[in-house]
This record gives sequence, structure tokens and C-alpha cells, in this order.
Amino acid sequence: METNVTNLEQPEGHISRLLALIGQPARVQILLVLAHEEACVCHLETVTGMRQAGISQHLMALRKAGLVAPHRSGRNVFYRLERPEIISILQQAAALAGVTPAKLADLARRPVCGCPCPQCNPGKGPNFAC
Amino acid sequence: METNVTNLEQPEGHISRLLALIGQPARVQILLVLAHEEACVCHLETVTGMRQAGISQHLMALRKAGLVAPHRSGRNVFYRLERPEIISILQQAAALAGVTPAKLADLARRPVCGCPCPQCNPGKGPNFAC
DNA sequence: TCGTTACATTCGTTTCCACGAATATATTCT
DNA sequence: AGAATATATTCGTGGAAACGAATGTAACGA
Repeated sequence: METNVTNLEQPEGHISRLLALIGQPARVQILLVLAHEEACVCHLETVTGMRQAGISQHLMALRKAGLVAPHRSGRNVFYRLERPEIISILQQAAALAGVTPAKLADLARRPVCGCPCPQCNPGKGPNFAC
Repeated sequence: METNVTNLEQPEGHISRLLALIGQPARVQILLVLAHEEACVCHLETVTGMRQAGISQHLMALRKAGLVAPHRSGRNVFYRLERPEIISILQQAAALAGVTPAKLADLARRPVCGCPCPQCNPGKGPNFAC
């Protein structure tokens, strides 16, 4: 099944790389959270239940692909979607996978928001629904 | 970066599995070919330039996911899209990856059609644009 | 300045999956 | 029935990528 090396430089290579990049539970969850609002790493940490290093690694991959972009605010680094179109892909994939829009929306808010970041707990931050 | 085992049973797991499944050059190409017309394995062989076994393996994966379905006609087994919606995902991914619709269409017809299957060469088969 | 918080990056390991090769099955032809 | 064609499946292996741990860096506070 010789996947020609040159295939990766071809259109099908670019398409498949993008799909494989987001073809991972953690990244799907991160993107869905960012679909609603920009979020700092510690926020994503509590929402996804993953550790900081792991989140950072996923964010690095998404960042290198240009899907998300960081901007610092004090000690926190906030990430936002650079390519909102990616959400539409996730929604269609969800439909195909038998995931209802309701369950999809749950993913972004899942854990009872115990995020310790200053933007989350006290109401002094931007637009956070915590 | 603990991808919780239970994540795979959750919505994000289903979504990511589907995306990872099609996140591969050969499968993207196969699906795009099937988007136009159903095709036998030997046809996909010549179009993609891959060997028979490899094609069959990819088709098996796509079949188990319910994306394509086989039906036999003589010695040949033809595959068709069970979920045409998948093409829309590929198109959006292509757009995000900077692949123009024109280049996308090329993928399905790429190699000068030298498919040896009876449905391709002589005009005795179904709807083939070869 | 020192410590602490928040995040990034690197490194080594392990796991997963595509791939190639070999083999099996089904269908037609002679 | 036997051979040839078309496709499916199994198995072993290699490479890539996720993962965990450790360490590095930047900003703020005391």
C-alpha cells in the first residue's frame, strides 16, 4: 500500500493532514470550547480534565497549522480560533458520527466550571460564561 | 496529556475517530473518486497508483465505518458511497487547506485512465467516464 | 531579587496503524 | 475440474505521533 511520499505534497496530502490533525478527542474538545469563547490554557485544563503540558502540546499543533492563535494577557495566554470554519467541519462530522447538536454543545461546557483563572472566577474578565 | 480511555466512548471520541479515519491521503482520494461514480477495486488501483491489497485494506476500514458499501458484479466488486455527506467535509477541509475546487476535482480523474476492468475499457459497463 | 504562577518546549518511551508480503476466497473461463 | 482473474484477509514490522516527565521561560507579586 505504497503511500507515495509525494502524496503528502499533493492536494490529498494537505487535506488529509488537516483532518488527521483534528482527528483526536482532545483537539476536538479544545476546538469546540474555543468555538464559543476564547480561553486560557488553565481554562482548557479544567474543561478537558487534561494536564497543562498536554494542553500546550495540542495547542502547539493547532497553532502551527494556523487553526488557533495565542495572545497574552498578564500571566495568562488566551487562545482563539483563527479558522472558525473548522467548527463547521466538526459539526458535520458529529452528525455523521451520530452525535446530536445537543451533545455537541455539552462538550464545550462539560465540567462544572472550577477554572481558577482570574478571568473565570471573579467577574473581572472578558466574556466568560463560567 | 492523558487522553482518558473513556474519551473514546464519548462524543468527542466518535467525532475524532471519524476524522482520523479519513485523515489519510489514500482514503481522501478514494472517497473523492467514489463521489463521482461507483468504482471497482481495479479502477481505484489505477487511479490511485496503489496496489490491490492496499486499496482493499483502506476499503475495509471505510466499509467498517459505514462510509462505503460493496456490491459484486461478476468478478468485480464495486464500491459506492453510503454517506455522501462525507464529501462535503472533504470539500470544506480542502478549502481550509488551500486546495481549490478545481484541484480537488482533478484528484478523482488524475491518471490517464488505463483501468483494465471490463466496465472501463470497452463501453459495456455502467456509468464510467473513462 | 526571589518566589510563584502560567505556560512552553524538549526528550525518551510506548503505542498505534499504515504498509508490504503472503495467503485465502470467490467467480469466470476453458 | 483446473486455471486464471479479482478481491479479501491475516500477519509482522517500521515509522510517526501521542504521551508523561522533566525542564525552560515569561510575567507578576512580595
